[in-house]
Amino acid sequence: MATSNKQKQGDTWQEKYQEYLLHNGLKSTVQRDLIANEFYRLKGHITAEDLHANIRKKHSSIGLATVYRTLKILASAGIAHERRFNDGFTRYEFFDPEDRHHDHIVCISCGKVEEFENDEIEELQKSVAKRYKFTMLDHKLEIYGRCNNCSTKAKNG
Amino acid sequence: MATSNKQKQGDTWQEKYQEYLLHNGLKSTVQRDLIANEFYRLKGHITAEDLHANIRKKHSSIGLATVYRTLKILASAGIAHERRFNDGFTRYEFFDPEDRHHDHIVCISCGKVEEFENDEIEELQKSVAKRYKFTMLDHKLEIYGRCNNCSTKAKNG
DNA sequence: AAGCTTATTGACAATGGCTATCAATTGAAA
DNA sequence: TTTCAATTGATAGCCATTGTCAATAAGCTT
Repeated sequence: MATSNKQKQGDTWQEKYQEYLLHNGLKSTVQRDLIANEFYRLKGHITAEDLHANIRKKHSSIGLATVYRTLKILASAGIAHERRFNDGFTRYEFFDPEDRHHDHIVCISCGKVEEFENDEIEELQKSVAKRYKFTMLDHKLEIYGRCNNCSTKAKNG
Repeated sequence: MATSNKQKQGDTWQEKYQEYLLHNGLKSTVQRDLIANEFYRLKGHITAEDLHANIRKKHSSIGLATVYRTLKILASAGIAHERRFNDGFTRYEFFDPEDRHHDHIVCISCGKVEEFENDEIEELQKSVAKRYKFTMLDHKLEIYGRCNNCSTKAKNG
């Protein structure tokens, strides 16, 4: 095929998705594609159940198991990242390779999740891994607390 | 009771434990005390099931539910800390108030967990919380990777 | 376009860590 | 020792997630 050599703008998540299916003997199906698209549309920190509920509004026949399965595929393809905070649910987050790594700050009161980036922390983690002779593959930093809104409420309520 | 005024060396985990029971209308029982002691003896990052298995060797009648219940109490009393890595188990870690806060570096291959401390990271986290106007209550930093042993094996095996 | 092979789907059963329930037992205050 | 709430072990239940399976759909090949 005569595709462009340029990669920078070229590899959208859709391409990554199609490529992953191809290279793994998987098929593109209407359900799969629909779920992937809806996941992309909704983005941040969604649970399988929430995504399923959302899709059900328009496509009432799609099963929960298929949503779970598709999210797993998207995670394997590097399109979604699995996140487990402390509420018993696995959440999926759209991963944009253009974005830098980010961590999370979670409100234990209202559940709000904010993202933040901090290069210094990243660097310090690398040096810790080196000190312990670990090959670092992933890391997770979560700050738990109460957001401005909820701590104000707690004081006045 | 004529106990010392000094606190520094005074409050062992046993005292903390007894005090917690007292202040919460809970009773000291042979099972409870046994589980607490065994937990203290084994220390690091144990699951309820592992602890139960260990205790069963000597005291075969103690039930799993009681181990779960006791670990919850120890956590509420501030004697144990709950940790959830990514293997689906809740692990409990003995908490020594003399110790500084530490984080974890986990080998995804053999499951080894090492602890580390890093004040710079701690400080950076505080500043992040401040920037987002969060009241920081807790935080969790985990580095996932392969330990020296396992990455060597991977290369040669 | 039809046939063929294999992946996929939705419904639902099963899993597994953990918690609730309950009748019997125990701790400790009176 | 009586009394009564707390506790225990066994086990049923919970719930997010995964496995099973017969029916169906994708994507070749001809």
